[in-house]
Amino acid sequence: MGRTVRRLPTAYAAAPPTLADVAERAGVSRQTVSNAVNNPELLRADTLERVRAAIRELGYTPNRAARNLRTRSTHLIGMRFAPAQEGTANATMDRFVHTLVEASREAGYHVLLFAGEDDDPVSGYGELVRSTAVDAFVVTDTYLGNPQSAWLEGRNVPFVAFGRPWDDVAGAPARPRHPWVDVDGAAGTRLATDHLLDAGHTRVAWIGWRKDSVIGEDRRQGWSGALRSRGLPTTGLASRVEDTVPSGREAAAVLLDEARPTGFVCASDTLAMGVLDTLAARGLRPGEDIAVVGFDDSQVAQLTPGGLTSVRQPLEEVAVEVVAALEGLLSVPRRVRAGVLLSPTLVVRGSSGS
Amino acid sequence: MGRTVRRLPTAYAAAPPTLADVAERAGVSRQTVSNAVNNPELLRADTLERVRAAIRELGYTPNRAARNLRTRSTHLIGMRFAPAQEGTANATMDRFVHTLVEASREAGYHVLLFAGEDDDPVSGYGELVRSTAVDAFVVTDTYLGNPQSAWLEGRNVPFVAFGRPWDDVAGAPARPRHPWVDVDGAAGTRLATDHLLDAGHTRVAWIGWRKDSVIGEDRRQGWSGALRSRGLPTTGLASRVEDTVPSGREAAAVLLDEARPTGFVCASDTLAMGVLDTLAARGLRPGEDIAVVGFDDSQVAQLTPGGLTSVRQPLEEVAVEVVAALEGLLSVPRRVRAGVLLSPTLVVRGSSGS
DNA sequence: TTGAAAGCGCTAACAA
DNA sequence: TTGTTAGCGCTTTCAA
Repeated sequence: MGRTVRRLPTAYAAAPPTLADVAERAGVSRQTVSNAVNNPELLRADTLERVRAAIRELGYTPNRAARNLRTRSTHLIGMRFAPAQEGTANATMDRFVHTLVEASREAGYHVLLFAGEDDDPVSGYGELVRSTAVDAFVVTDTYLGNPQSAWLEGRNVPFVAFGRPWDDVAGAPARPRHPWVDVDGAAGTRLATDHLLDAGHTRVAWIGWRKDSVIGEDRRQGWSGALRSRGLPTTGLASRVEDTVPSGREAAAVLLDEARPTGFVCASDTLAMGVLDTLAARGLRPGEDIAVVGFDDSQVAQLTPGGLTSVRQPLEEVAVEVVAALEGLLSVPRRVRAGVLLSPTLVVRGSSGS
Repeated sequence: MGRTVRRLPTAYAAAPPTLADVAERAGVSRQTVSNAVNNPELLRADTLERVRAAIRELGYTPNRAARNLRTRSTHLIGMRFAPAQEGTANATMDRFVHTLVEASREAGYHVLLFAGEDDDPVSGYGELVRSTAVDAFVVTDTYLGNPQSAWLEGRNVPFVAFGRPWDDVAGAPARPRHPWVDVDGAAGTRLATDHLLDAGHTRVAWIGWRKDSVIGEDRRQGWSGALRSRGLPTTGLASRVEDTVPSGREAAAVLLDEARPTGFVCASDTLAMGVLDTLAARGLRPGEDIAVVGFDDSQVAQLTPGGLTSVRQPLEEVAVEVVAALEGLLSVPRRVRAGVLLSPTLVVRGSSGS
């Protein structure tokens, strides 16, 4: 049956060759071509070579829709993409997503981005699950009581979280959990605090987020732990504010007046930029008179004059681990990896001496 | 035929209900259910209601793979995701991608991200085209002689470019072109330059990219045009360098020494940050002694002390236009939109007076 | 080692 | 207005 050139409905490119086209050309059955692609070891060497030649000549690539339908898997990873906040120094997503896409490709997956309603953290997931549009999800915006995780777990949808299941830490009964990858924020701020203490500082202040932020409290503990393990006081040296530059500015001013710190460790680069503002306003030189450390190693930290010392999250590594966990979840037999906690590093710049 | 609960191969969630399940429950044929979903106006009101009730009760969503296979379209938009350069102030992608995802959703599409080899700008596209994994592409990293556009055009693959087809501007013969959306960089730098001239500056310098950057030359023209239309000289006031902070720093120092400008317009925030460095080193106050304007309205511009005046690209609008063009391309009959050139705005901050 | 048959879930075309 | 038939391109099962 000579194949007429089929066309896509919108009359774009001619329809690509199919298994049947390759089979005809190679003089074998469709099944043999399928095996050549998926189970080449089943074919005799010369048959395989003949089929491969036909595949090459025709430029054949298996049709995804057909394959997806048959195998019930799409090799697509879903990820809800929330925008970075304007006015904060967080370009986390860009770095993470790129490596995620890269690592996914190596594992044979693509990344499907979707949006959701702002007010409903679970919106968007349901439709993708029911329409079997993706094989699994990456959940990035985890926070206390994170509803996505519970929702997905309840429906037995495979996913990996970037972020610990915080709701579990307080001694909840052990139950089968999803794999997760996270960065040890406390270790990061501890690194930052130790860096200052090693340089001779003894009064190091903390500017962090409001108490309802679990991540913020985690980071705060790195700071307080570092001070306490050297027998240094923390009283009066901590401030909890909104994650904005003005908040950081004001917190720094108050702390400077009331607690006379010689160094600041901040929960974000945004807050640290506020501290730098206050220092400038008072004629204090960052890194010389007062040391400042931020968190996230954002572009702002890299480009601000003199440079801002900052804690850098190993986002590339996180993405690689996420994909590794995903591969485990989706392989048969299924391998559920335990949680992975990665350590950040400290990038030292002018704001803390050097 | 009572339906046994099928399971996915990896033994995750039970397989979702199908058209047949809904049909059985509603007491109609599968085709009628399909029509209820895709052509509801064909059904009698009471039948429609009955089918819809069954759909609701079962939580039915059409299976994508099956639909894709049948309709030969995936409702997926492919986009190659390149990472932002570290050390430059460009967080363009984040803003653009978010709105792209959002607008795509409203149009009934999802965004599929893929990676490519660094050295081959066309890698990644081919496989997606041949496997009919996406309906169209968004091409973002356009530049002179951009090979993706030519490649895709040659294969009749629908796509929309973020970026003008620069190779065409020099009077190439008219031929069927792809839709594109771009931001008028020259208009942006003109805005910036006029802003300084209106404030009384007469010697405004330019720090831009090397001559082989078409985008850089476009932006440069905005500056030179603004000066020329007021009869002001440009000679000796322009510098073309790498897009790094140190380059901006050095260029500013040289220009300050040799041309005595009172204002700087830069092709990027990165370069502008370099200018600010030089001003600080010389005890010159940005916005008071010397005015500085950057380009991109990056986080750095927003957060740097005092603030950096910057040209802001309407990336959200770009994304919306891109999706509109895509909708046109993919609709039947096909509507090919002309190119769309959007105007940037100027965000005035402390570095230019305020 | 290769081939034939069946069917994944859906929609286009047509018939009733 | 609704139902029947066919088939999109692939892989799984089973037979040769």
